[in-house]
Amino acid sequence: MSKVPQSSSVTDAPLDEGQAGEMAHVLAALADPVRLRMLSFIAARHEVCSCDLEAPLERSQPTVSHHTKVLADAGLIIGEKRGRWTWWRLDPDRLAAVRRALGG
Amino acid sequence: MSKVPQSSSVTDAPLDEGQAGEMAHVLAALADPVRLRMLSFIAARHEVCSCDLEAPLERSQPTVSHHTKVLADAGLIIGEKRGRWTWWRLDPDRLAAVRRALGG
DNA sequence: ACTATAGATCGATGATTGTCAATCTATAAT
DNA sequence: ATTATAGATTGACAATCATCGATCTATAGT
Repeated sequence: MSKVPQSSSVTDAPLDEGQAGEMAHVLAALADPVRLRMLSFIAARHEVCSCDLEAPLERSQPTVSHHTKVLADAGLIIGEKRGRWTWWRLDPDRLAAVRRALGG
Repeated sequence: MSKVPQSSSVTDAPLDEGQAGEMAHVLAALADPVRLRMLSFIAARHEVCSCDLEAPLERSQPTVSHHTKVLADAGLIIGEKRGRWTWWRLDPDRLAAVRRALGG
């Protein structure tokens, strides 16, 4: 039998530092109210450009850009540049993976 | 029909600031490698006292106490004092609620 | 009473983080 | 070419946080 990379869950077994570090990284991206709302806005429609996020989030353009970067680095959203705009969409698989990592 | 308090998920609909704040609070408790390992240790056995966490986590007693408090304040673990020891156990419902809040 | 132990709390410190103004880059429109 | 716009980057600042030594509280054992 070949070894399959086993993504571990918190309730499964004691986590080692590597697993805990990776999980903490994604969870940290989620652990901010502005980013959670941002994520929910992006999930609501199928694509959202950065410029449409400033008003509902009541944050400046650099702050919005900062938060999209954090979510994208965590793999939770995917950005595509088209013309002057960057369009963001959710990566549902990534969110599902986080859910799984939280046991269940 | 009576209104049932609807705990919202990120992928459901745009979150308001209140919902996002609550979710961020619990997620922040999870977004730390030491606390994630702590949680996995507690989940592994059914009850763990604080003193048994210092060695595997390689952290001082005050640091361990700090982290147990953060997890307890977030409702993820429940502590019970018996004699000189505080025994910690997982609250599985709370963790399930977080999973649900992450869409699903 | 005295000693030892579990753990909470306080205070300090270094690191990380959310925020914005200013600037820079790139694309589109005239 | 010039102008306007989307958004990334930089730098600065205040706030939050993880960590630990020292101290305090409470319980158990002798």
